[in-house]
Amino acid sequence: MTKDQTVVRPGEAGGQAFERVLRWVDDRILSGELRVGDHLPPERELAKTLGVSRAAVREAVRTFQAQGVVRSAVGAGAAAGTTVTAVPAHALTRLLRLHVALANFPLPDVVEVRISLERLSARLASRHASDDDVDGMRQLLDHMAQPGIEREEFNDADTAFHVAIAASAGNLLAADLTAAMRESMRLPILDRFRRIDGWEHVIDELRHDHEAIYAAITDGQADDAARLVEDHIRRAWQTLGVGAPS
Amino acid sequence: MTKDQTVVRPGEAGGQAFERVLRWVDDRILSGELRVGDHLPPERELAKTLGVSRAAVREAVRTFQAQGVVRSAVGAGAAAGTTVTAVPAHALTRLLRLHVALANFPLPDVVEVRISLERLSARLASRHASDDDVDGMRQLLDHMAQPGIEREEFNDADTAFHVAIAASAGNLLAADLTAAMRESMRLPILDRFRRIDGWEHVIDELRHDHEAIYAAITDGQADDAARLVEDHIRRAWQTLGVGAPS
DNA sequence: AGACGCTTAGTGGTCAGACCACTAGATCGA
DNA sequence: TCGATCTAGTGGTCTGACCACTAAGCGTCT
Repeated sequence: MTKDQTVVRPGEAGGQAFERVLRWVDDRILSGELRVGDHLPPERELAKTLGVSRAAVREAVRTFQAQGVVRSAVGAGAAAGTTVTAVPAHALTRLLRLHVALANFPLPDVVEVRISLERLSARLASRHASDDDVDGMRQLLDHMAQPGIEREEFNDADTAFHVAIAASAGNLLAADLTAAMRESMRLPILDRFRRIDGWEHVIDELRHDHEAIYAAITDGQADDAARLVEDHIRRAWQTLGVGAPS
Repeated sequence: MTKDQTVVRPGEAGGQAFERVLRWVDDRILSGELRVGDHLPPERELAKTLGVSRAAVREAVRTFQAQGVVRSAVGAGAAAGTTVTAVPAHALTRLLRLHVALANFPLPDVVEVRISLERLSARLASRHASDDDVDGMRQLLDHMAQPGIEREEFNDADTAFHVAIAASAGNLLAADLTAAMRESMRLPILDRFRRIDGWEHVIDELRHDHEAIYAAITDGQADDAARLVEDHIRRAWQTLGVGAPS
């Protein structure tokens, strides 16, 4: 029994080594001491400071990386090291996609939440969409309008269209959540696309819906845009979810 | 230049070692091969299988842990090892809280999204809330009704009340997101609570709002509940955001 | 025969120390 | 002056070891 510092000392240590690192960084972010663009101390130094191994520090860094909160880069100079960032979109997408795949979030639930968010996005986009935003949507619509387009290609453009609306909403959280939500449904939707019989009919319906949404947004008709988006998602989901028509 | 296997071989390796582990687990979750309750191989075995070090495996596991997708436990037997789980609430909360603290998601944006989600939650709760759910809300309301309650205690009960509504909605995603959203605003709101002058007046207004929401939910008035929740959040936010009255 | 206690194997948690790949900037040379 | 080279500091990775914990097997004692 030579150990006397491995014993849990609530006042200072507290649980796992890598959690000490988590808390150290957490505290500094929540208190505003660490801001976007700031550097974390080098791993070796942080390990020494907190009295843990470098491996523990790295595990904690991976945690923050998974949350889109830091970015690591090798090399020397200002660009190198571990930097505080704020790119949650990817992290949110990953998280939702995994949990959707685990059937923890049933698709009908996701659809319902998605409707809420996309209603908001469409409403905001009607007011804030810039000319560039509108151009981007137009291009996606034209792309989806190509005759004989493959289902996967259409699905990607469809996803991009909904994401474009969210991105132009001027509300980053709504945009990121909407994008993550639609992205997390990409595979399940594509699966259903592949199984569908009346593909040509379905795709025409989708195109029509999209055009109407586009028109409402460019006209600044927020209420219409919200309603059309909801109808669109519900209709599409019913078509895809229940099964192929006829 | 003796290295010849460290060179990037896109077909098999591909980037960082721990990313290989990420992809391995990702693939198996997205394909449905790994389901909730299943075990990952032991770290040592997985490391050997993928040709990486155990440290790389651990970093990847931390990533999934941060997303609420796996749970690790030491020991022997069926309960030990790394298990696939699905507890995204904590992960979502952490993620949002950090990004809100980094001011990546401005509070007004969060409020707007929160309104959308809580409208949905309130609407669903009006239809699905069980007797137990209602009891829980009632207790929280009674707790908040205590005269002379501390601001922090009130804030916690307030958070819990909104979370309780979300939890009774029967839509896990909406519930988790709503909870994460409100939780991520806990500190900022508490800060504003502390700065407020007309505290007694404010708290009475909040109590009144809550009672009205509670009544609408228990009466099954979905539209009313949604409207009341929106009004409540907007009013509270205006009171807290703009500054103390008079 | 049963209940209790000990041993054991296998798991994640942690650590120390080493080397590699990469990069910006300093240094040195033509 | 400008280019090539060197250097220091960073994250990325690996190895091999030990610790703490837990369930289950095994034994002994009652």
